[in-house]
Amino acid sequence: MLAPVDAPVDTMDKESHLASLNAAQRQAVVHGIGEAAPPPLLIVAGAGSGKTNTLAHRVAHLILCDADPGRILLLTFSRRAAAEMKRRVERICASALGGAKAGGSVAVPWSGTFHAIGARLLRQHASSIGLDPSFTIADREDAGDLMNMIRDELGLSGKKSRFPKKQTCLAIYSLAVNLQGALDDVLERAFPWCAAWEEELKGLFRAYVDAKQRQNLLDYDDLLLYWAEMMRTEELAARVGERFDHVLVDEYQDTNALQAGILLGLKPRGHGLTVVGDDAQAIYSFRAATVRNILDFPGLFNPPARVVTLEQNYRSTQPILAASNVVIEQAKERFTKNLFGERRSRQKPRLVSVQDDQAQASYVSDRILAAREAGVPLKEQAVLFRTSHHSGVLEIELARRDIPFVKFGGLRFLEASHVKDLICLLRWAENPRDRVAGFRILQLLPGVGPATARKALARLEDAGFAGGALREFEPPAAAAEDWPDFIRLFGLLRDGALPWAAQLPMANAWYRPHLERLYDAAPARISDLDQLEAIATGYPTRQSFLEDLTLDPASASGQEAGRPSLDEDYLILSTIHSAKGQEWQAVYILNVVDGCIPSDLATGSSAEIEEERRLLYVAMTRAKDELHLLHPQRFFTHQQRRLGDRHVYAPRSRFITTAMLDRFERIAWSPGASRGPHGPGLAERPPVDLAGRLRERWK
DNA sequence: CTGGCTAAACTTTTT
DNA sequence: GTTTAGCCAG
Repeated sequence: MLAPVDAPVDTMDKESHLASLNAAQRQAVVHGIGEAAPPPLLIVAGAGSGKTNTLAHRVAHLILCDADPGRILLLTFSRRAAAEMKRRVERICASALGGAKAGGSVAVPWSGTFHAIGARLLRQHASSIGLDPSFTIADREDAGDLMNMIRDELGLSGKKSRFPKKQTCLAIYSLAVNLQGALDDVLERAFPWCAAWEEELKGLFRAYVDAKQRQNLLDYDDLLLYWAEMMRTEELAARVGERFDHVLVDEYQDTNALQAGILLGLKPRGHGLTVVGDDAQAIYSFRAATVRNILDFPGLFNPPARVVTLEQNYRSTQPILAASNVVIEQAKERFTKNLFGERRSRQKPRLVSVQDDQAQASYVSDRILAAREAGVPLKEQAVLFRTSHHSGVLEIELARRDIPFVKFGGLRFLEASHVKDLICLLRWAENPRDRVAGFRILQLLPGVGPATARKALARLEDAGFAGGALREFEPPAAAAEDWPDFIRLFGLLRDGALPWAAQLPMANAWYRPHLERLYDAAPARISDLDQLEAIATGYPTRQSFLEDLTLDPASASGQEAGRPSLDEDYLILSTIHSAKGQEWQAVYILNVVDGCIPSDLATGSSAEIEEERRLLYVAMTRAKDELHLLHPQRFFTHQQRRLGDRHVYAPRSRFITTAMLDRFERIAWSPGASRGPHGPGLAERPPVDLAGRLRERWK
């Protein structure tokens, strides 16, 4: 039995779907069924141990045992994970019911990320908590812009030139909120160089919170914060808690104190609560996630939570598992046991030493094509890296060889400024109090700068946000020509006369000349906007479109290789963070080099280094059959112009120690060499790569 | 007040 | 390679 996880279930028997599970999985699935007041459940699930499958089975089993799907709350880490879970639950239920219930497709309506569910609950309960239900949601960039506006207004920007920048201010604020900690602690811990500004920051944050509330605007953190506050009110907590019989949380190791508080508010006694996670895969402490959540979970309740541990790995071959295990064994603190698996293979993971970036790209491209020839589709192959820009050279190489790919992580579609412009236009129409959106839109008009924009916004506010207020505003002469057109468009978007389906095309038409004036590379940007239009057709209302786009931004950004259509085969490029929970037949990890993994920005404290180690572990355990760790011996830095571009010699990542090398097949590879990666490897020095050097001269 | 310019600083991971 | 603060002419 290689993968009982995927065994088809095909009978009418209600229990038959359990047959495909191992003992521990089954225990987790059936826990508490039929008990009057079962204790909460913690599933500690190692990488590849069938965690998603187990959780899906549990949900399906609950439903098959007559739980009301509408009263199940399923909190996942990403929308992608939610969709996957939903698909599996449907499949398990459908096959268990043997199609007896005609068309009885089972849906779990309350499933999504903490943030998305938070937004939904807040809208529903808005009136009881003094919130206007038409609030709009600011993404990180908007929040930064707002922070910046306030920083200007408080006169903090002009002062001494060292005041923290907007994204830093926001990061400090966000960490303080999510840690539920005092500002001075947060500063001391994570931003020591800003400690001198504590008082100013406090004032800034006070004004920031105030501004958000006046503008009917929530940022990401607010979605959790308001929800958590709501749960602190006994009556509201009871009301929200009562509507769910079961609350299940995936990836619990990556939740923070605020989220733990929400859960406890929903289910103070823990009845109906299930959390799943793996402390060895905790990689989100920069978002204030704390592994304490999962470790302390059992003891929060009386009687304590039942703990089920899943240790059998169904994903990776034995040698891949062995190598991953030695990496995580070096961790300072560990709480789960080693994974074991039964998938035999003689192929060790490969540790490939190459000259540089370019050789790395060549090697990976070669191997990808070879694997595809051998029958592994591109979709079953993934290239993983620590930071988004690490894949730059590879992306060029892939485009050159016509290998289609989709990239996850890094700059998102939504963050491209032209996309942002249109989104803000819609958001401003949705919520005229949203100054960040208005401030941005007004400045698109020629002749309108910050000062005019401020004046116009003030006028709008004075008029109580009435529709006609902007029409009466007299813009400076330079803007006079473009003003009426804008007013007409904004009026149409605002007053509801224009159906949603017509809004984006019209906004697009208005925006087009401004785009061409403001940005170069207009054609590529226009195609992005066309795509935005296509995405919008899938949504019934403007509000749902805006909310979805903000909370689950389309991850792939338009690159020169183009966006392959969905039925095509394409390679996956992903940051390691975005690869969480995924698996592929072949995995290539780029830049397994000190300075990249661990990132040299994250070597301050031992806790940070430990997290980087877990990151490498997460990356390695994504692989089913084939794993390649790439080690370029030197790479370019172009960090400071003062020093100019230069080569840096890159040592192998400290997480792959010399003692571990026997777990890997070591290969030295260079593009020109006749000896392929299957050749008699272990050459200590690769042949001199003249061609590469010549190319490099002109980089 | 806007918008074009220069000089300088910064550059993780994501909801 | 990008963003931001600061300067200056119109």
